Amino acid sequence: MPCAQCPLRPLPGFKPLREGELAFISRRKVGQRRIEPGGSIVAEGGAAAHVFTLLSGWAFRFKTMTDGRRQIMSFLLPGDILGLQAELLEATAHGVEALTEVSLCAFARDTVWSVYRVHPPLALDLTWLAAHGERLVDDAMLSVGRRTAVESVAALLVSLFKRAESAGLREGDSVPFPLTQTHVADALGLSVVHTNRTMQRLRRMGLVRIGDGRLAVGDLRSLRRIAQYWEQPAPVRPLF
Amino acid sequence: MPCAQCPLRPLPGFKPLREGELAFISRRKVGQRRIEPGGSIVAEGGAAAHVFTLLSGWAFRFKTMTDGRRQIMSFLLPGDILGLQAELLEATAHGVEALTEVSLCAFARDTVWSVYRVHPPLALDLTWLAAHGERLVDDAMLSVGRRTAVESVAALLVSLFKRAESAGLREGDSVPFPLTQTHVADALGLSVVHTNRTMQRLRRMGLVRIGDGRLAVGDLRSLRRIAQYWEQPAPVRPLF
DNA sequence: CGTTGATTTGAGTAAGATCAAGTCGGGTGG
DNA sequence: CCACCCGACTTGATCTTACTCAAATCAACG
Repeated sequence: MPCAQCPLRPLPGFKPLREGELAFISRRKVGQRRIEPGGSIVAEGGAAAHVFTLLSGWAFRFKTMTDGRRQIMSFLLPGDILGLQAELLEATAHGVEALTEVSLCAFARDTVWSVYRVHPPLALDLTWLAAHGERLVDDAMLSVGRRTAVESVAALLVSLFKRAESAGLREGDSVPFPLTQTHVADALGLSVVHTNRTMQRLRRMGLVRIGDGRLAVGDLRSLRRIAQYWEQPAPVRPLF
Repeated sequence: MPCAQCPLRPLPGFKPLREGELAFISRRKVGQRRIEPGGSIVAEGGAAAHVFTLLSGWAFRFKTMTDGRRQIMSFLLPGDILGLQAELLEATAHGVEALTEVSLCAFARDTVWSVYRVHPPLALDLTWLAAHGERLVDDAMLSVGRRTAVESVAALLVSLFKRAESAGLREGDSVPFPLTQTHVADALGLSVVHTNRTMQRLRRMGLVRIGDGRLAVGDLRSLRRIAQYWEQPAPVRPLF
């Protein structure tokens, strides 16, 4: 898939590139990788790998403890970048796993450095993406630390709905929802059982519908109120 | 305090600057701010302010919910940078508050952008700092989500001890510890009461000593084992 | 001294964990 | 076609961690 025909870039949520940047990016792209659902994209604790852009599909960043407890730090949707942290800090502190079938654009090893040298505005965009990623984690942390179970499930669903929407994944009143309840539990620091009961509660209240791998939000306003969620995503974001 | 005489830069944990960078940084520094303990450095939800480097003292990043629940996302120590997120995303999603008396180096409004244009390697360093900050939050998230109370208190104490040490704050076997138990609770998503009992437990086990605003670690190895903490901080880090 | 904020202790409670069976649905092999 | 398997989802019962409420102690400070 040549960058010039990137299906993401024309979406309203993404910022257009500047002069010469498209050519630059195209030149640095060394290939595309396809990974099956459940496959590992970056091994936990591995050495620096490539930098990737998620072209299609969903993934998540996580850490595991020796006894198997797992915490999901964030979910990755099309347009998100991955491997920046590993590249800069020379090692990964977390793993990345595919949630659905995933396509990745892989960039040459020294891409990050050459962006900084050759295309400063694009480098700033890269940092923007890093900052945006941290903001998502910050919000997730509020969920895990201070929200009750209903509140955090609500917050997660709103956040994923919004993000999926701006990645162009909304169809009708629903977006794809490839997470199992185990993923939700691991993202929110809850047990699967409690996650299940909590999601049922939201369903019975008529606030969300989940089924067939899709999520529909019945009453966004109420859901937001329950979550005390008011982060609004940036109107446009850079896409590397 | 002129940058040429910065007390942090000579510390073994910090990376030396390259040709011309010191002059550049000096030129962009527009002043220094002093803030008393408990003072607000960045208001929650405020517009983009300056970018600051923490010259001395401790601070923390946090979010509050309407009903007063608070989550501390991370603690800031000398050498840490703050305001990057706000500058890039044009608004803060969190507040920053001083824990002790704090001195900040303030930089001119468009500093970030000019770094990218004029000193690419320094820009890369800036991104390094952002990535490093996110890594800390990732680890905190593991605590809040998946560690038990003892485990997360242990992890927090080890992490702060190490960071304080590499900021040159260790004296004998102890480092400053300006947090109240309320701060610890808000960082770990626990109640103050439970935090208190948990810290007593660690004290009675002889693993830590806390008093007079200082923290001494009696048995780092055991503390680490309890925390299942094995992140090692980078050997050297950039300082803006 | 009196006030204020931090820490500590005790008692009762609740949110959420754990354990143990189910059910349901889609895929596989006989 | 059907038996069976496996993973995801559900349900019920019980238990525990950590929360809440309330009050006491303690230290710093004006």
